[in-house]
Amino acid sequence: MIIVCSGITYIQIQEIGEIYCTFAQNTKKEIFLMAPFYIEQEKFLLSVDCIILGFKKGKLYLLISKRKFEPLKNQDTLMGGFLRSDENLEDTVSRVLYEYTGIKDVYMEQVGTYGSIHRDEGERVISVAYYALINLELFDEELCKKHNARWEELDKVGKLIFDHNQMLEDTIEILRRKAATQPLGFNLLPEKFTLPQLQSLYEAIYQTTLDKRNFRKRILEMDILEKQGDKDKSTSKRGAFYYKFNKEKYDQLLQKGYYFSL
Amino acid sequence: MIIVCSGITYIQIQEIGEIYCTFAQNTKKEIFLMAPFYIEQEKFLLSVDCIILGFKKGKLYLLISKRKFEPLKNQDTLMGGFLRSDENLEDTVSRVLYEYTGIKDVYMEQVGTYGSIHRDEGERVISVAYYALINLELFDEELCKKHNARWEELDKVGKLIFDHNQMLEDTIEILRRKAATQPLGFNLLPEKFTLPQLQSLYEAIYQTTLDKRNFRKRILEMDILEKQGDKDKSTSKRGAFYYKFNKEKYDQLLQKGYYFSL
DNA sequence: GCAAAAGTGTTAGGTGTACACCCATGA
DNA sequence: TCATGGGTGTACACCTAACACTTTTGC
Repeated sequence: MIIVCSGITYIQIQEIGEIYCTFAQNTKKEIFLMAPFYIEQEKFLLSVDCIILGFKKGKLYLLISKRKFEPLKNQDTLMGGFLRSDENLEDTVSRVLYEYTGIKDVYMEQVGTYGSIHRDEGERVISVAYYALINLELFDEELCKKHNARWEELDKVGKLIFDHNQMLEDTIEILRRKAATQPLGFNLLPEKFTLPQLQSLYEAIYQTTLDKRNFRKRILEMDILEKQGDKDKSTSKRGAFYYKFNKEKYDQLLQKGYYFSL
Repeated sequence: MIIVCSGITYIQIQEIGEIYCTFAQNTKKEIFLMAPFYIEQEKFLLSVDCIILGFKKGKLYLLISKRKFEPLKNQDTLMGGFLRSDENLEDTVSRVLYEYTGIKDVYMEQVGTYGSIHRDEGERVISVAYYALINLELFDEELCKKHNARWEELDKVGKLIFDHNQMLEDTIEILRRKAATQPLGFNLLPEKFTLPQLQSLYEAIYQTTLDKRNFRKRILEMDILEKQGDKDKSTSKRGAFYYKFNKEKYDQLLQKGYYFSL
């Protein structure tokens, strides 16, 4: 009998003895053997965990859900999913993001890979963390109920499972460093936004207050915002002008070697 | 007949049909079933690739070896190894580093994880890249011959296999960003080094020339270097004073909230 | 008319950068 | 004594950060 088994070559179980599986790969209906060196290596479960951030009312929010299976069922967790063999890492992230937010084409960035032996209390799992920045206007609230998920204020996030708190911490550090030199904040805002909104976003990211005049001066002289004709009157009687981020202009300036910083 | 197979639950091969393997884990001679959710997930080969950097004679060098197995046998490659189930990611890196350099306790940092479906032409392998900074005085030259390895000048590195050139690029970017705010350059130098040496290291990292007076002023007023009584006379008749990096002092200052930048 | 948020310029102090000459020593 | 790399101080330009008042408009 021929046993074809994708994955690890053998597992040693003393009571039963050793069982060897020859690794084979099925491509276009031909079966050929793997290069010998690969065969002898162990394989691992690989997951992605997503730090999904949104921004509203001057505050950053993290999407948290209740874990659906053991171990640690019903505890707070980041959104995650297992890598599949037909997916790039980013594909898995996109799949998870779409499942939990209903949004495609989300801005995402790798945070790092967490592989401590016992990080997952159930089984050895190596996890690649990605953070994603969400425009909450596009977010599908229905999915929250479906997945038992919620938006938690960033500085009120409690204990998450495994090393998810560490992932979150690392994300914030990367986000701060990155936001200082690249205009990634725009991913957290609607297409049209006001300068007070933008300022409060940066204040949320850096946990500080900024001087209105200095902020406006700096951001406007970068010349990557387009002032719109209409105003947002929801927060004041006078109303604040809408702006749009001009990505083309930004890319042009980058190519010319401009260096942005806030 | 019971088939116990660690890894993927089934592989679909049309000519043969579907074969299912139940996942089992052997711990302390007890065999118990995994949490059901994990069972259904695929497993992957996981490797680490090491970008090993050294510094001598004013230039940065990358350790490169010839790949020992197919595919792409004998082509230039970074040092790498497969993750084992009893290792954390850093353990694997340490093992690889020790194997190729003979040094333990090396400064290392994760670069990122590379998981494109076809990045490895042999088989699906997800690779976590780490860079390591080596004090070349401790390096064991014998190991070069044994592994068919060599130190290649950083800006003369040619085509490496797979996405290793990308990993190298990403490393340099991280190194530059990091070196500007943290004293990691010291890992590339002997315990005792001179200021001209230190300056030429930073010049190598940033591919630029620095003003001697400005550099010395900045680095000395950080107050993390200890001037030694003796001099290095190998590069000039007058000789340059040796300095040592004072890590304790650096950590103290960090705790007080000091922010370093070059 | 008043409350509440939007919008607007100037200045002082500090930081980064450019720059040129003397020193110590071995050959 | 001279060639070679090591070591030192200052002046100016620029950028950052601090600061207060006017405008608009719905109620």
